[in-house]
Amino acid sequence: MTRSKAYPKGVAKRDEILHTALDVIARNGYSRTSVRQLAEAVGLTNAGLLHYFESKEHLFAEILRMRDEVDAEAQRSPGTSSLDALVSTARHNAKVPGLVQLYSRLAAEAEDPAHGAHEYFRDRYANLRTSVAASIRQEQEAGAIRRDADPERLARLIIAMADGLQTQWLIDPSFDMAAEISYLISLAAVLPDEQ
Amino acid sequence: MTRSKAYPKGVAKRDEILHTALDVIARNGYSRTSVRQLAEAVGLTNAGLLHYFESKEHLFAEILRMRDEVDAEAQRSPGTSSLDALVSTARHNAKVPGLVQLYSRLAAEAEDPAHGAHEYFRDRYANLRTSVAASIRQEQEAGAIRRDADPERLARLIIAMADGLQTQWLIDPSFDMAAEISYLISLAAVLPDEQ
DNA sequence: GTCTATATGCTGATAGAC
DNA sequence: GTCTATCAGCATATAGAC
Repeated sequence: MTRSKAYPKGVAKRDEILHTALDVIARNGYSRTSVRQLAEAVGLTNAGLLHYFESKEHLFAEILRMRDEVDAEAQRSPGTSSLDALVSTARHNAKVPGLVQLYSRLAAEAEDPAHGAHEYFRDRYANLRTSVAASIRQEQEAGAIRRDADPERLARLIIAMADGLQTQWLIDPSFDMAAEISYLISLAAVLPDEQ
Repeated sequence: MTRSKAYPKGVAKRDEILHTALDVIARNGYSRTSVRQLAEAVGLTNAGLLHYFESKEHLFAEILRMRDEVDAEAQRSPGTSSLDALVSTARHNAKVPGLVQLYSRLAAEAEDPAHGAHEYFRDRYANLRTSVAASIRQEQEAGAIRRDADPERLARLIIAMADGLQTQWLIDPSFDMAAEISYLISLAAVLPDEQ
């Protein structure tokens, strides 16, 4: 509550902007969210808002970075592998379509190397792949996942699938993302009995 | 060459616009391609070009529809299943990054129900899923794919994965899309010997 | 450091003349 | 079928007030 050196006005405002921006996107959709709207929602002019961020693109990447941290926090509890995390994240995401849309749209825009979020996504994919691959290796040692699967390759495939499912779900939300991811993992499991 | 009733000027011009548009996107990237540029490339003003299409969004969807038809044609040859088609399409796509970018970016934008290409993608996903599921069923009967896998669900997962791989590849083209899809299909195959 | 005001040059789209 | 003219909206940049 009281302002300290560790939490100066600038950081608080930045944080407020990020949270408000996510709210506005969730309400109005990514396509219909301009910097001016975000600025207005937080009581600033557009130039005032962009004082806190390098660009609109960087602002959006910061929202996702914030989300990543919250998610990582939630999964630091013992006994959750990255694979379980993918399923529970998918389950949670189904309740926040605005956030899913932000992620999906920004990832696509960031395909352009000149986009402000390009590096964020490049690094995010690399780190996520390492983390998921490590979990796969663990599960293999525990005998839960077939040992003939290449952890790194399988990790990339699972991450790609999670992303692709989000796109399909946003275009036609007639299925359960978490259930489908969970189904894939069950297919990667050691078969009880090969018929 | 000679203009006939079956190939009037309007259709020819439309076709020219679609092909030129794809060229320009491939050269300049999706982000940096405006209607005005496309119009100029084909010798029209932007208003003149938009006379042929409902909107920019519809124009782009038409390019992809054209691509779908070409691809479908190429795979009508005997002995190619939808699964083989996915792999060979991925192999071909790696040579036309501009087209991959168009597909990936437009799919993301079309998540908005108000987007001009929303219905195109909704229908495309549904049709593709049906087609891939049928191929999976065939392979299962032939004993090439595990019989315990649900064709419809697996089809959705494979399509999602192909899309997600395209995003990852456009952000960091340091892997072989076709090889990864092929690898997934091999994992779905009946195991020679469960260890 | 924080912010307003203002300006530039894009964008897709439309109305109506020819 | 194609044009000109025009529009509202956009992200972004800069100068400078406080």
